[in-house]
Amino acid sequence: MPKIAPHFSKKLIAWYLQNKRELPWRNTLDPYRIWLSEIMLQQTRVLQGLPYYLKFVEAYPKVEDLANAPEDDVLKLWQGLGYYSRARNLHATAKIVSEEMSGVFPDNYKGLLKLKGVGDYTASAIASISFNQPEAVVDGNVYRVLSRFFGISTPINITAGQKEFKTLAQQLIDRAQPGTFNQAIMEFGARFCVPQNPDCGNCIFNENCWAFQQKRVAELPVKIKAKPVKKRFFNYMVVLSENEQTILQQRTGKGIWQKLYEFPLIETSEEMNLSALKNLQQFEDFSKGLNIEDISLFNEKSVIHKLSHQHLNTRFWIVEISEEKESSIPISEVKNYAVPVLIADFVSEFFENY
DNA sequence: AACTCGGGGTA
DNA sequence: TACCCAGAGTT
Repeated sequence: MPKIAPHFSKKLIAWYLQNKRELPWRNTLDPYRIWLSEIMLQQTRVLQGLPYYLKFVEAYPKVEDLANAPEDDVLKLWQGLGYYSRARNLHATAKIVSEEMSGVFPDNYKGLLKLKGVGDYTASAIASISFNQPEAVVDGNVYRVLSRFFGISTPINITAGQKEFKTLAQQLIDRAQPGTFNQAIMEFGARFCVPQNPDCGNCIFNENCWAFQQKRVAELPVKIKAKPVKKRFFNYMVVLSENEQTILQQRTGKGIWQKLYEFPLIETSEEMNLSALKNLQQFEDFSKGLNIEDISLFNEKSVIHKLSHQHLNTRFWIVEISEEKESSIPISEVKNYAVPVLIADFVSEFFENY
């Protein structure tokens, strides 16, 4: 164990008690609410997740309420938060806890780790915060704080780095107050030891911080570069009948946005104009059975919807038809479906100009 | 071990 | 533009 450990932990917790934000999940030890907050905050900023947490707690105060909700409702409430597998796993886990565990969450790391959507970080967070177990969390904040303070240049996104930082955090944790220690180191990373231009001159740790002393703060933590994003080309076919009915489809299978809804999609390898689009077999399949009167491009400039690993170059085509299909819905009801932000943005713009 | 999964904030 | 965010699951 590093000699500094007791001192580091004590100082860190003192800072936390003076500087922590008041957040709703800090007023409870209820494992359901801790679990809910931790799932929502995975790869998500506190300020982005906060309104979703409040919505979920209000709609589903107990794990049974979440378990009894339709999956579509859960996805709709999750809309806009991203990484939708979290919502699907959240719902599945609520059902298991509610129906197979009598509504009681596992009270230790090993048991929590078996739940869908709960990995090393989340299991440690719940075990420490709700059950006072000495399980150290390692999130992006922890990587940053520890890599700088101890001068560790092992990349954080390879297995060796993850193991090294987990071991170190586990050695540093205050075993008398593990939940407070975990939240303290994360809060310190989020609020003080920030990625860019941290205020090291006023940092409580600067005398003992390796990176500050060596003037290497900007170089840590080390992360292997991600590969460049892919470009994709989406053509959404916005069917519109005379009485404003449209067609939505639910995304199935693998890939982005599983189980969310969208307009019929024709994906191409490049940006398409109308005549090229009409020549595709996919267009043939789409238009079968539709009485198409006219097709027009809604957005002259393609929308570039940016995900972390792909850019979606998107065109919305207004497809006017004379006879609506059985499966159609009023376009005004699209807002009741869980849709990607890309679709939600189109719909609101569509109604502004309508 | 590498890849995939969102959307938004920040410099 | 590039990087990051209270990471996990799949290939």
